[in-house]
Amino acid sequence: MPELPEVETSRRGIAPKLVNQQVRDVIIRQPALRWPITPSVTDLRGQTIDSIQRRGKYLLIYAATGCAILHLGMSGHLRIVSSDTPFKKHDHVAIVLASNDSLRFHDPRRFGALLWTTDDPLCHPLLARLGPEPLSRAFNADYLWQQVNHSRRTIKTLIMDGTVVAGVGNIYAAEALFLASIDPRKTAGNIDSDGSRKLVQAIKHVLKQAIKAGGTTLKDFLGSDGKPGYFKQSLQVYGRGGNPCFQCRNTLNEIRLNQRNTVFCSYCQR
DNA sequence: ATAATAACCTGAGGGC
DNA sequence: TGCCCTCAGGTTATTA
Repeated sequence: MPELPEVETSRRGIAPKLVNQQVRDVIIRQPALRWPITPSVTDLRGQTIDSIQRRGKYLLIYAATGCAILHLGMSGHLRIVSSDTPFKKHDHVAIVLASNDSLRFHDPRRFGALLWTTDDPLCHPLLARLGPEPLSRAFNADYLWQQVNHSRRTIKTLIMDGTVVAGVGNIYAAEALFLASIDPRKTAGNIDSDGSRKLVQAIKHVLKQAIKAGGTTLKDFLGSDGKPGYFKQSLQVYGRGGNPCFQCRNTLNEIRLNQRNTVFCSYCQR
């Protein structure tokens, strides 16, 4: 479900309710996520939350003695509710605050994760190898040009590789390639420096616009306030296979690339 | 070393 | 209704 814009939307939604709040309780109802929830995440009890950061699609909840690392997987979302709100099916974790707000981690498919570390979370094995943040200056045309150089993979596969750039998933990879007029099947090594520049620009643009719209709600993504994101209306290709391209009116192609559904316009994207 | 694939789960939707 | 199949916004571990 959530790519970088949805995770950032969640971060912005929960941060005002969590930061500087004391944690009254941590309730783990279902520990069997992508990895077992680290039992010591209950160390948060009694501590004050210092800040909530994002790295790629990971949320980092910092407290004095450690940091909770949270990933929403494919189907996860976070909501802030009053702590007396009944649990729903697949509400796996609750972080209950002194304010009586409760952060609920809901994740039907359980591909998400909640880990606790007392080290620098950025050095955690899951985060240490992540590529640059797509919206940072480190992600620029020169960098991508270096990455595509000599790669035999398709360009879409490459930009979805978190070690190349963090947080670009299936929706925004497709959208960015359309904006950059690049065929997703193109071998990365055949992208020239101009293509790299356009693609970097397109990725930044589409992510920024999606964050502005509160993310993309396809079926079940909701912000922490329970409201959907509105970027779906702006999608140019994702989910539009068989429909006319908004630019040239030709029928959009739909193929499978690396076991992922991929939509593109074979006229506009070369 | 690089790249494809199998795996972790539930739920929705389509075909029969 | 229900059974079986396929597919879904992600990422690691395993295999080739």
